[in-house]
Amino acid sequence: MTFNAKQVREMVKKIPPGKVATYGQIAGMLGSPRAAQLVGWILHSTPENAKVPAQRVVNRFGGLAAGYTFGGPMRQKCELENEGVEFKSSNTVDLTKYLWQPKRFNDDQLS
DNA sequence: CTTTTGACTGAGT
DNA sequence: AACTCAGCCAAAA
Repeated sequence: MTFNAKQVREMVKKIPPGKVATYGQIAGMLGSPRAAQLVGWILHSTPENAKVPAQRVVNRFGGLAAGYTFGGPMRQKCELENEGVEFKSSNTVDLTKYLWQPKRFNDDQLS
């Protein structure tokens, strides 16, 4: 099964407030652990209309992606802080505390 | 239609 | 420890 952009969007929307997920994690739960690039690419191509909290999706270092959305990474940092995510320096979050860790990836997670 | 690229990650050198 | 290589798949050129 290949994952569609829609599937990625659905997944990202399921990330609880105050938590963050990594691209590899999302890619893995969608069936392709090496397709992290896709997740990033799809989120990039995802319109803001989709209401996808892309700010909760970070790279494996816990940092926001390079260009991010309109307004710059600073805006996303602010959004996450508003959700309760504590940032460290340089737009990075503490993954040991804020990484989204669903107990299991099943239909309840995959819609 | 083919080719390139891209908000990444893991393994190899 | 740092750098390089390969791979995953979708959208844009």
